[in-house]
Amino acid sequence: MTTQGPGLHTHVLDTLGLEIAAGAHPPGQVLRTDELAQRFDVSRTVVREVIRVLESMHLVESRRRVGVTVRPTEAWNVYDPQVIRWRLAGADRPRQLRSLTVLRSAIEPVAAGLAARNATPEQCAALTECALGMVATSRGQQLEGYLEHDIAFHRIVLNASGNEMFARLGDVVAEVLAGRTHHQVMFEDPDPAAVTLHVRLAEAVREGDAVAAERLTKEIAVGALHELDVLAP
Amino acid sequence: MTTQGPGLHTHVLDTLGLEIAAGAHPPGQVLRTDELAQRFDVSRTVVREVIRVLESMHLVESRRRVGVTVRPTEAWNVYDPQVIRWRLAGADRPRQLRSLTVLRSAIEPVAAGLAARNATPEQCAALTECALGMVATSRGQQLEGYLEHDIAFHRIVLNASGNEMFARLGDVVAEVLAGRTHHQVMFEDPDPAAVTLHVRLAEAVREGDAVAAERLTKEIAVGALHELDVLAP
DNA sequence: TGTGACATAAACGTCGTACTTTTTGTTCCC
DNA sequence: GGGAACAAAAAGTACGACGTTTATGTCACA
Repeated sequence: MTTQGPGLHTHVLDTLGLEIAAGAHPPGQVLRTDELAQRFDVSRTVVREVIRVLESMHLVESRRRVGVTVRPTEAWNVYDPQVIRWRLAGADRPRQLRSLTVLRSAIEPVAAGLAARNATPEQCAALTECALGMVATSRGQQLEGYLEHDIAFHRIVLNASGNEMFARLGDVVAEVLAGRTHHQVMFEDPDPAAVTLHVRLAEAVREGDAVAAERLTKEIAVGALHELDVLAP
Repeated sequence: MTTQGPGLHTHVLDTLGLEIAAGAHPPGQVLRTDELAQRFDVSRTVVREVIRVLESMHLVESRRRVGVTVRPTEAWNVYDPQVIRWRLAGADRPRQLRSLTVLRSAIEPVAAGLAARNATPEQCAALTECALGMVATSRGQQLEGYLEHDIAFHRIVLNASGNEMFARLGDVVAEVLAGRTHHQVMFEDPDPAAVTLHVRLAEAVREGDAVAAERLTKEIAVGALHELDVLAP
C-alpha cells in the first residue's frame, strides 16, 4: 500500500513520510540531506526532491545551515490522502480514525442531501447496485467484497452531491473504511442495521428526498461512531 | 501573496501552479522539463523539484518518454491550501468560493456544536474578544480590520472543536473570507445580522449550549451562501 | 496487406561534483 | 562584557553525463 510503482524517489518518500507520521522523528528533530542520502544509498538529488515534497505537505521545514526540521503535527496537511495513509498506518490510528469519522459525520449528511437533489439517473442506478452488492456480501465473511461496495457507495454519494470539495473527500472516506476493515477487530459480519440504512439511503436519493437522505446518512454516521467507541480504546 | 520568501524554487512553483490552476495549461497538455528550465532560466534540478511538488498535489503527472502531463481538475488535491490559493486567484474564483462556502456550511455548524462542549475558558474569552472586535469594526469602511477578527473568530471555533480535521480547516476558511472580502464587490459594511449572529454564537459557546451554537452557525452559513447568490453570477 | 519483432530516439530518472548563499557559532578586539 | 569580523556548516543551485523506460516508427515475413 505504498504510493505508486517503483522508483527511488517513491521509496524514500514513502519511508520517510511513514516514519515522520509514526513519530519516529519527533517535531524539532533535524535531518541532514547528506545523512539521508547515505542512509538510503541514493544521490542527494533524490533526497532533495523528497524533502521538497515533504515540505509541501508541511511535514518538514528546510532551512539553510540548520537542516531539515520536522514540524509539529498541527502544521501537517492532514487532508492530503498521502498523509492520511501514512498516519493510518502508524501508531495513533485510533485517534486518526475517530477524527476522520467525525469529519465524515459532518460532511456526508449534507452531501447526501445535495445528492438527493442533483443525482443523475445513472448515479441513482449505480447507487442501488452498490447497495444490493452490500446486501449480497453482508453475510458469510465476505468483508473484502462488502468493503468494496461500501467505498463505491459513499463515493457515488459524494460525487453526486455536485460539490467538488465533497467529491474529493471520496479518497479520504475510502481510506477510513479500508482502515476500519483491515486494522480493526472485525471478525463478524457488518452491522445489519447499517446495510439496511444504505439500502434506504439509495432509495431516498433516487426519490429525491433530501431530508430523508440527510437523516439516514446521519444515522449511518452515528452508527460508525458508536462502533468506534465500542471497538477502540 | 506567494508561498514564502525568495528562492528560485518558490518562484517557479508559484508561477507554474498559478498557471495550471488558472487553466493556462489545459489537462492533457505536456510540459517538458528542459523547456521549463529554459523558460524560467533555471537549472533542470530546480524544475524537477517543482514538478515533484506539483505531482504530489496531483496537478501534473510525470511519465517517461512523454513528459509532464497536466491532470484534470478532478484529480487535484483541492484541500491543499496552496492549491486553494492558486485557484482563488484564477478565473473560476466564483465557483470555487461557492464550493468552499458549501463545505463551510457543512463543517462549521458541527464544529461549533463541539466547541460549545469542549472550549476552554481561554478560548471562550478569545472568542468574545473577536466578536467584540467585529462589532467595533462593523461600520465605517474598516473591512480589513473586520476581516481579521472574522478569520480569528472562525479559527478559534474550529480549534475549540477539539477535532484535528476541523481545526486544520482554519486556513481554508481564512482563504475564503479573505477572498470574499478582497475580490468581491463589498463597498458597504458587513451585514449587521451576521455581526449579531457572531456575538450570539460566542455567547452560546461560552454557555456550553451546543444546540444553539450549531443553529447559529448554520444561520451564519446560510447568510454567507445567500450573499454569494446575490453578489456572484 | 497486415502483423509482429525490433531498433530508435525522446523524455524523464539518477548520479557526482563543484560552486554559491545564508545562517549561525565563535573568536577576538575594544 | 559587548559587539564586530570571521569561519564553518548545511542547504540551494548549476551542469554535465549516463541510465532507463517506453512510445513510435520501420522492416521483414507471412
